[in-house]
Amino acid sequence: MTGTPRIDTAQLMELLSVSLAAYYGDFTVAAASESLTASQGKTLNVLRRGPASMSVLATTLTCDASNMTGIVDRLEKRGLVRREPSPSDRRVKNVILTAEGERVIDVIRGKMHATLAGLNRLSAQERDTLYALLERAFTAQLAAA
Amino acid sequence: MTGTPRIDTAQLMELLSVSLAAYYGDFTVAAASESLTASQGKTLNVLRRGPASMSVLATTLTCDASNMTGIVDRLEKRGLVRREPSPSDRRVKNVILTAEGERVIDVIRGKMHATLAGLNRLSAQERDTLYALLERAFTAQLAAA
DNA sequence: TATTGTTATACTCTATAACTATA
DNA sequence: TATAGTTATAGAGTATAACAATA
Repeated sequence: MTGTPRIDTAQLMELLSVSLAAYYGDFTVAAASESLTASQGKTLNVLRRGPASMSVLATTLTCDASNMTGIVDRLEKRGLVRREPSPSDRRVKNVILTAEGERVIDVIRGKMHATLAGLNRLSAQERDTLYALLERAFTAQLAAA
Repeated sequence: MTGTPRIDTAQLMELLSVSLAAYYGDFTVAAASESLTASQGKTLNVLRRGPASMSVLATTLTCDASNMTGIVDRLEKRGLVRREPSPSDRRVKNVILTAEGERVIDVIRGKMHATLAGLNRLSAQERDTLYALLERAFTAQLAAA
């Protein structure tokens, strides 16, 4: 097996940026169809994995903590999340997805037609391979832990 | 080779969102180090591939055409891009990267340390495989053309 | 003293609608 | 008539700095 041309890191990063743009565009359109901004949608998507404090949310979304106040305010006003003071540290507020928030983010994910179609273009074995490679490349924390 | 567990589309999409968030965060921090917003950086990155009209830029960045005016205005004011009327259609304005703009986007890409380190964690053959899989999954246009 | 979250502020991003110039 | 780009406007995202409550 020597049929594949050698791809350097720059080329791969370039394709990564194109893939990200496609994924992000798909997500943005899907979120807009539920009257959510991309940042609001991303916040719900992070909270699918479980509750998170304001500062953890800010770190995950790569934005300043002060931004999260407004984003979570709007999501809370629509009943998609709720704030809950942490029992162990009264400074901390944990943000939790409501049942309605869970429903909405599942709808959005289901509307990512282009991405879903793209992934289904791969065989089951290819999806396994892609999963393993992404995990190796993008989750350095696991290696360090 | 049956050692890899079967990954379903939802799991893969989940890891994809984590991976792309990592890439996007890396890019956002690198762009900020050059005093550029993520949108301004993305615009420069698209223009690396060659000139593009305002409407093509808007489509690529998944935003309304009216947004591009302000983004390109600010980039032009900093001398990173310039507008040039299309010879074939006088309504169209092509946006072109200046030498300084090319320098800045190259600096930003070089500062994406986490992403570069992650990709270099893979072997050359693994990078080829990742490239091929991403291309299949995210560039449906090629298959349609 | 340091940290979590909020508020105030200024700038940028974003979509919608209305407009001009060109096709 | 339709399309490319701009302008005006209002709401949302963003970082910085200053603040209150808690650790």
